[in-house]
Amino acid sequence: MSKKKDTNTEELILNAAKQVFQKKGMTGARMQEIADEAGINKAMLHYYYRSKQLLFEAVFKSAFSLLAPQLNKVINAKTSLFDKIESFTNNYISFIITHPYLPNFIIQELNRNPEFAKKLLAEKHFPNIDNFKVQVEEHIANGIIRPIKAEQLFFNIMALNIFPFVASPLLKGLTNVDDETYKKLMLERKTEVADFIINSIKVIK
Amino acid sequence: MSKKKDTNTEELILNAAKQVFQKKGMTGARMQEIADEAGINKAMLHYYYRSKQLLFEAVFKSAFSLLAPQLNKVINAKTSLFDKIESFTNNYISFIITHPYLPNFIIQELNRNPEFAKKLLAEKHFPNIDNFKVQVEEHIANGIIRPIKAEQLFFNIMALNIFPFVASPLLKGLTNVDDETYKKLMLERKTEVADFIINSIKVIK
DNA sequence: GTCTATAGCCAGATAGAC
DNA sequence: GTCTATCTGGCTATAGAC
Repeated sequence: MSKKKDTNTEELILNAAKQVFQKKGMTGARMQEIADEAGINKAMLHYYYRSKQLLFEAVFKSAFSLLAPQLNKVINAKTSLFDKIESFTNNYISFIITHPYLPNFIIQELNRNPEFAKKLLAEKHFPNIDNFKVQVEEHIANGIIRPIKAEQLFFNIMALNIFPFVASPLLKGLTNVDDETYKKLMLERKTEVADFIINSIKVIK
Repeated sequence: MSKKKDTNTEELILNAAKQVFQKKGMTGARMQEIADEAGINKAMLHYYYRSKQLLFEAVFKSAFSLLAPQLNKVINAKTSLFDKIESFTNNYISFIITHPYLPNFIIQELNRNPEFAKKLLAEKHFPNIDNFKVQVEEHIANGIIRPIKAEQLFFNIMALNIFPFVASPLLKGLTNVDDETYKKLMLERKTEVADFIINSIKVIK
């Protein structure tokens, strides 16, 4: 059989587009730069994806469907609350280290077009946090954790995990640490963040 | 004496530019839109600020010097650690509600140009976190808080305060809350966040 | 399917009248 | 200082050869 090309052109373009869009954003990206990154001609981008807008949407959806299952782990896993927090924190930080531009890209583009955000999050029939909410309330009722609104706890989990990757230039500057040290601190957060959260909410028997 | 114009043209332009740049970013903003927002002609922008780049820098520096003293409060206040966390959280969230686009703008543009970030944070002789570090270490030595790296605690404080404003479209979508409810949740965070942090680090006597 | 060449448009910047 | 008109370059998109 013929050796299947491991990168057909369409995929080649999409990967190049990811690189450029995620670094520069929709408005900052240039079709020429994507073509150069892919090592092909600019006309091909339009041949395969029709327009910059459609290529961007393909990239965004691809990025989002990579992130979604990660976030889903917090919301709808069947495990206990503490396990969930620990495994999410550990997994998510590993994940993000291999996709450093991703969370900032998603957040930025959702801010640029909040209507798009609403549409996307609705059509993806994204898991709502009802299950998580029930679980939190049970833990409170059983005296396992102190009273806290599920939404606030959810925001806190997201914030502690995601923010240091989104705001790395700011945090590096403020704490005056170099890239190498910063990376080490991020690795430490795999356990640090879960400890921080659990220490905050756990009731001492 | 003559009634001083409460808005001279230069200032008028700067304010319009803030609006547009903070919403659209450097690459998304259009000089025409800034002119329209200011109610004047496009040529005036160049007359006063020479180029889009220079106008942008004026806006960025203005925004940053508004944010800087806020952040400074965490780092170099003379108060006790717990007071510092409580007052920062309360003040910062009030501040950000009146400048909703500001943190995202700063973070986005620092990501777009990390070299600029380094330069800015250096030249502003920004307070380093040494004082904060000493304070945290003293609290640990005195058994007031559990062991934690000052950098990690600092990241956590920043994350919990800033992230929900930067990622509001995402968090609104995931938790399925409307704008009104979200705003209420943000107001609650004025005390919620400080409690969350202090609960996590405080040693129970 | 892939390329080169170019159309067509739009945005930043400037010239020059007032 | 403020305006209108215009230049210039760059970017998306397409036409058309191969």
